[in-house]
Amino acid sequence: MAEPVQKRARETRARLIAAADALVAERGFEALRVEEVVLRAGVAKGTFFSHFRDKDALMDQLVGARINGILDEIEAGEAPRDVDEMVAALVSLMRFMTCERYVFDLILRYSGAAAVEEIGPIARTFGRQMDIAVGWLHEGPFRRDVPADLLAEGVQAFLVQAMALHFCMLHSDQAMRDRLAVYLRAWLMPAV
Amino acid sequence: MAEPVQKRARETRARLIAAADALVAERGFEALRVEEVVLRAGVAKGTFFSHFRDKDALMDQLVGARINGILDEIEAGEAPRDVDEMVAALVSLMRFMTCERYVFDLILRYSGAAAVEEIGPIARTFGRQMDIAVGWLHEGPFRRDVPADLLAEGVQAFLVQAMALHFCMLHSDQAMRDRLAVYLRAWLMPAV
DNA sequence: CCTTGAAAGTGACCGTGGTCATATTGGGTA
DNA sequence: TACCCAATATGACCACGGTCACTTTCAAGG
Repeated sequence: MAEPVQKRARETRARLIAAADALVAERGFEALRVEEVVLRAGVAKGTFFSHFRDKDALMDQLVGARINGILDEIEAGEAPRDVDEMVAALVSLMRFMTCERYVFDLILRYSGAAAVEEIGPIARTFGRQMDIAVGWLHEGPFRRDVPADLLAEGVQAFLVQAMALHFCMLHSDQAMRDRLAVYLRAWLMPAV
Repeated sequence: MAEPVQKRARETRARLIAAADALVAERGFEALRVEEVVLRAGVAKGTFFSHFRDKDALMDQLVGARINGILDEIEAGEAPRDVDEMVAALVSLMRFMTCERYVFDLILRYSGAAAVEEIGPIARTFGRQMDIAVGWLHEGPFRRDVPADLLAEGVQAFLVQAMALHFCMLHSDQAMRDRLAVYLRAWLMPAV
């Protein structure tokens, strides 16, 4: 489960991930079957489970890697200077996280150290999100009556809320964007 | 699936729910097995699935009923006049929703019309929550620069956030309470 | 009553995730 | 080179949710 020691095992693990990646590209996350992964990777089913605790653990890797890619891009851009820019910066993240209902549920389930004892890739991306947001909040023209990391937690909460609602009603990207903008304006720039 | 028409079917459905309730009382939600439910109810497996779309649909009923019971009590109490009272009013709700990781995940999955086309019991309880919160926010000494229903959505978002974090770290009821209090103070009474 | 069609119920069967006793392989040691 | 044991791999097997072609029961109309 922990990074294997022998070369053979590292290669097997890499083959499993490559096979899974290809299958996801073809048919999406939800349709992924362990049986197909091992078939394509050319290993037995038991081997899969000596590399990953369960199917979700593989998903954690795959999805975590994608989110990290998106966060890389977000970090490469410059810090948003108002709510609209912040929303714009977060759109790509929201889009991926809501690409499939299955993916969104998985992310929620793994966003905390929650279900797993050792913190996984997805949970780590939530830590990264926090750090990035804290940086933004220090620089920009946002409320200061409350610590930046509390504000960042709120941004995360509203991000989740906006995505969750996205699945309920008629969902367009624009609607999700607008909803997040309303939330963040009220959260980050109260005008009491 | 919709309320059955013949008496026999209504009784069967009631027996299934009663059996499930008993099993949940004995061993919790996560440990519930469809096979055991039908065994105890004295019906065949197929019968279960002609009464409930799937196992989760039954869970939706059971959990929704519990939440409604809690909301009844909350509504019976009087409206909180500050953040601390509001948190206190919400504690019982949070406690049930976090009684099992499985339950929390289920609730998140069903909190929107999300996975199901017709809106279910759990989703309806979220509507009720909103209504109750809006009532509170109109009466109490909370910020007015933003509509009450937006504030209520925020309360819900922070409620979820507090519960989610509850599963990550060392979780005591007190910690969850305190976290929610911090969120709601910043959300409902900004001092810019 | 009897007939008849729809509602309700049945259980053998299937798909898929996950386990485990056993076999194979790799690299360190004598 | 021969030996050994830990790491790795195997696949038959199990658990459990869910399906479906078929049977049984109900009640309305003749």
